[in-house]
Amino acid sequence: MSRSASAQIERRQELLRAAASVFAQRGYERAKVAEIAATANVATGTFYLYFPSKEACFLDLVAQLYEIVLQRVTAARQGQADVLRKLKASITAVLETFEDERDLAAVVLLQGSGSLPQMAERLRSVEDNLAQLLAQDLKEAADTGLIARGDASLRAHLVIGAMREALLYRLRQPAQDGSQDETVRAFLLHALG
Amino acid sequence: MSRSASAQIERRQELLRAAASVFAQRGYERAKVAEIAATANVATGTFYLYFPSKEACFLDLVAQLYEIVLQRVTAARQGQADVLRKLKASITAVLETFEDERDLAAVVLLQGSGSLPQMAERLRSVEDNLAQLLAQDLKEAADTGLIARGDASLRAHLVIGAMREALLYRLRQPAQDGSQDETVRAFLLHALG
Amino acid sequence: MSRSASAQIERRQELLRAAASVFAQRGYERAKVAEIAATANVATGTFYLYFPSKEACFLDLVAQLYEIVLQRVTAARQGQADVLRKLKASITAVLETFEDERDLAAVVLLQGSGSLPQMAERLRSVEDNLAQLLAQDLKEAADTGLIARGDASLRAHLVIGAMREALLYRLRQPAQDGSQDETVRAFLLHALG
Amino acid sequence: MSRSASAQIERRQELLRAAASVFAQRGYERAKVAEIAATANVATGTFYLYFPSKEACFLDLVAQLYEIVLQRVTAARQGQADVLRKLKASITAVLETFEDERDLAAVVLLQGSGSLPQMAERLRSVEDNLAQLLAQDLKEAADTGLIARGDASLRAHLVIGAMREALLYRLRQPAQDGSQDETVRAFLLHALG
DNA sequence: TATGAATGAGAATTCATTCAT
DNA sequence: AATGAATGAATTCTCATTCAT
Repeated sequence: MSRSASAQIERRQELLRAAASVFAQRGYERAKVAEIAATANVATGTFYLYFPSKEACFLDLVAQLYEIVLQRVTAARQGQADVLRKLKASITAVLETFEDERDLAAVVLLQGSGSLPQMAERLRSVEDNLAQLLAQDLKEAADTGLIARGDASLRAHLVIGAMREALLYRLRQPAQDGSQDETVRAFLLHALG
Repeated sequence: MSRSASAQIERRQELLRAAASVFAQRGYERAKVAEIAATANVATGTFYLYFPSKEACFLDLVAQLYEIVLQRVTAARQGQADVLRKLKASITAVLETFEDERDLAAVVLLQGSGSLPQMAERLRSVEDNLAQLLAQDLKEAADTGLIARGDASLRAHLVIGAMREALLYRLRQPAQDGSQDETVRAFLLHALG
Repeated sequence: MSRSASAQIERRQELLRAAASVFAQRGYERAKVAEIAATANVATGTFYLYFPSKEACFLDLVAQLYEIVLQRVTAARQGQADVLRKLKASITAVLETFEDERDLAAVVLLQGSGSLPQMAERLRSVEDNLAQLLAQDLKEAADTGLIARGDASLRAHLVIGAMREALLYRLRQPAQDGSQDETVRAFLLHALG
Repeated sequence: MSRSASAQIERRQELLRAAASVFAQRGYERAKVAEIAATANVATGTFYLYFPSKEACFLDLVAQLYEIVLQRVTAARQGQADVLRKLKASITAVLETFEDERDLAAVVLLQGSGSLPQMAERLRSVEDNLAQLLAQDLKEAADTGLIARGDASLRAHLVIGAMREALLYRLRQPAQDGSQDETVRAFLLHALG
């Protein structure tokens, strides 16, 4: 008799959680499938009922973060009156999302590009998506004279890079209040002139 | 008669070059010692005449970049009249150094923290060194009222993060003129208020 | 469902048997794990499910012989009325045990001290244990005037050495009846005066 | 210009001494040619000017001990009036020779049979030679009624085994006076009845 | 002759993946 | 669906031996 579909999904999530934790700690190559399975309290073979390979699981993890981030950024922008507020909201949403998803964030920020070529590609696409969103804002803001003119795409990436570093800076220090966010936001908004 | 000491050193450099190239392309774990050796046109065993292990070779590479960067930054700051110029000079020096050492940069920026725990540590120490240098400048500049006040260490890291991203942004695009540097410098100096 | 525990144990024994055979034929260093595994009809990796290393397996083998010998010697001495009979029983037990465990004996007698430093140590401790047992008998027998006086420990070792040689002498000749045992026993008992 | 022949021979001896020392300490497999060469204060390649291979060097070592032992035993027997004295003289000669050639003895006694198949063969032949010498004495002595009758060859080997053990017993203890020799001789002569 | 850097075959060990139960 | 023992390809590192100098 088959388990209910929801039980299936739950176990998959459990494995993803376990994978995020193990990948975050050990890095992609040094993470063993057996350990992920053990962390999820299932047998090694069970892992392969839910993922075709270790690599696919890893890639799924990023896809997950991808969705969460874009979704939360999009939601945060809804109902923001002007571009500047949208920009601020976007930045805050990214910072908060990574704060909420520490393991996932560690995987993406630390292992990120170094692991698999495909991973690097996918990460880049997440970043590019985000960058495009920001770039549009920047362009619009620049057009309105709100911020200085300049290569929008590059500047969007610089914003992301600074955020990335802010997140890593935090990751290194055990859980923390968000008191630094203000500094980061100020830094970034100034940066854009 | 033994080969001259300089020939020895030359071969070591050759191997380091090869290693940088292979590590940059494949990442630490997927880089095979055999491939590094082949790239340097020597037999596998020869690699071990110059490095005790693959890991040591990798770590050496970072140490090398570390030295180059700090040395060039230090040199660039010499003879700069005021803090702001020192800040600018530092930023430019970092950007240029990484531009000149593409493979090394790729290893450090891409594989970086994800590879070995020791590597992560070492990288962090390079970054922290650089950050401290910057943080001092920021503090001084803030004291003089040249830039806005704020958490100097965090802001130094944000600067580094943005630079890092700028470098990655570049790394993705085949060799390029330095025309973006101005954008980056402007971004960063504005960011600091 | 996992294989029964007994099947596990059985396979371990199988591997130990294979290891004894291969070590006996080739010696520790020239014995390849792949060959041991093949001899046991399993894949190379399987070996490592049962032993952490080739060395550990080798050491296990000696521990095994150690237990068997001491156990059989102890059992043989039970119920022997006087010291002389105990002495005789001990000697016979050792000779028989090695006869029954030819491969194990070959490993211990031939590779013995030459293989691993740890192995040499362990072997020595087995020998010393045995020697102490004999030495006590010798002392007692000497005190009772049954045998000549003299350095008990050294003489115990001489007994062992002679037995060892007897075993090797036999090992060189394909399986044999125990007709030589009488000669050996006589030799040893005379030797002690 | 070629060195004098005697210089050649001297260097060969130097290498053999070094080899004996290294083999004695490390065992055949773990002894590195480079270390032997270094111990003899020559370059690695030089080793191969004097020996075709590591194995050949090892085998030479045994041949050397072989010659020394047989020569000294033969010499010691010269001028001994009767069989019993010859027997005693032989035993003493063996014990003394090994005492004088500690490294060589360690190689032969410890690594002995376990190292190379050829080594085992050669060792056996040394032992057999010695055993034959002893066996003849034993036979003669038995015929004369001086000692008990019995399988001469086996008993000769038992004598050798006991001597072997005596030597090992000694080897384990840092240099020692020959005070134990008396015990050993007494043991052996008694053993033969 | 002597040197010692270079070679490359060889072996132990790991671990993603499979599959019989 | 779940299990976990078994598999064997893959990779690092070692070291006897060679050979250009």
